[in-house]
Amino acid sequence: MDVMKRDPEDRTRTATQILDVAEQLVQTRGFNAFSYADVAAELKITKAALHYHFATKAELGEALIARYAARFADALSAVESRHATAPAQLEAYGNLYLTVLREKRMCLCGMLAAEFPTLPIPMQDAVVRFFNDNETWLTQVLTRGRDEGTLDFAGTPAEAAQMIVSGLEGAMLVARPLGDIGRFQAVADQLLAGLRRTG
Amino acid sequence: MDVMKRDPEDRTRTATQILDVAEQLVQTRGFNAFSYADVAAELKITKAALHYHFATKAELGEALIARYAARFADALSAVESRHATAPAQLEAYGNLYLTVLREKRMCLCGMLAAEFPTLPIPMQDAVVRFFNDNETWLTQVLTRGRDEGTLDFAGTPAEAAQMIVSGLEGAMLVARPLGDIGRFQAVADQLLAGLRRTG
DNA sequence: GTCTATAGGCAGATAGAC
DNA sequence: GTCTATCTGCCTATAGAC
Repeated sequence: MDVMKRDPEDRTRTATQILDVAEQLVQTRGFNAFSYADVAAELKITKAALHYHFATKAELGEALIARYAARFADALSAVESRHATAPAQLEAYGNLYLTVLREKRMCLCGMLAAEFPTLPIPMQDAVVRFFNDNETWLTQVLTRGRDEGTLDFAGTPAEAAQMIVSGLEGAMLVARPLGDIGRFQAVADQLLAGLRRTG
Repeated sequence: MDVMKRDPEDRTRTATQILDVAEQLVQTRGFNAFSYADVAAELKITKAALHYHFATKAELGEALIARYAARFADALSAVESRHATAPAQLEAYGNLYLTVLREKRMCLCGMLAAEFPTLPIPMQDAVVRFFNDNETWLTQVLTRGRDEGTLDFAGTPAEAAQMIVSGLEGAMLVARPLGDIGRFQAVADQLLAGLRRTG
């Protein structure tokens, strides 16, 4: 297999397509509400072929979170290199969520958070890690912004980070049923622009 | 059947028990992740008996939201009569969510919001109504608080109401996987106490 | 109002041919 | 790497006895 067609995890093209379709289904419908049959139909392969690439649904789920988290980490690195100031980095962070919502998707890990008690333990652990990593990154940005004088907020940077993650996840959760993206943006503005010094 | 054992919707005791169990299951696992078998086992009746009380799962789902929304409306009325000031009413509002989270449950409609595209249309409509009603109530409280001078916030009362609902729902969503109720309280404090004049 | 029995379908998963 | 065929089990739902 041509190495150029492999993804960073060294997957075949089919395996990558499976992840793409499954990811879309989980983000829109949830992990418990999609089936191997759904993915197979979309890709016009059989369920058996799916099981070759991902033996169990739990295994597929773990791969989904791992890829999502890796991409998110890459996106955060890109935010750091493209935006110098803490306020700009926070705005770019909010836009990561907005891009997902525009595709009428929920954050993968936000969706899995709702289904949490029904998930296999390895998936649960990965979801928790995702949120912790996000808040660690945000806490660093917030700390730097306060030290530099570009951000101003009450409480600790860690508390503000919890507020941002909760607010953005909740805004996505509610905006999708209401079919109102503007509503997400309004909340994101209050959350993030409100932290700007002389905002 | 003794009238004292009926609920406000004039349901039999069994029907009420079914709603109680189903509600707990939906709030912890989601609508798509519970079955008639789960409820029947818990109540030690058969699946067929369940279908007598609620012919279809969609019908059961509608009844669940209707009862939940009615109780929530009652709770909001109680908040208004027990607390005179807007800040106190907001705090009581946040405590409604906290009580749910303490039982390791997600807000019923927050959970259903995640599963939204998979729900029958009548359930979807009821979920949307729930969020709209909540924000209408909050908007009234916020408007009055600002007029009375007990609350102070940037933007419109409607925007602040969206922020509160999004923030509380998101805080529940994330706090449950992390097993950290204190985290919910920290976010709720920032959201609600932060609106207090001279806060 | 609750039961037994069962229908009909789809779920996740496996065996083995190609 | 993908297929056909199949298994087992659970799902929602129904028919009809009690």
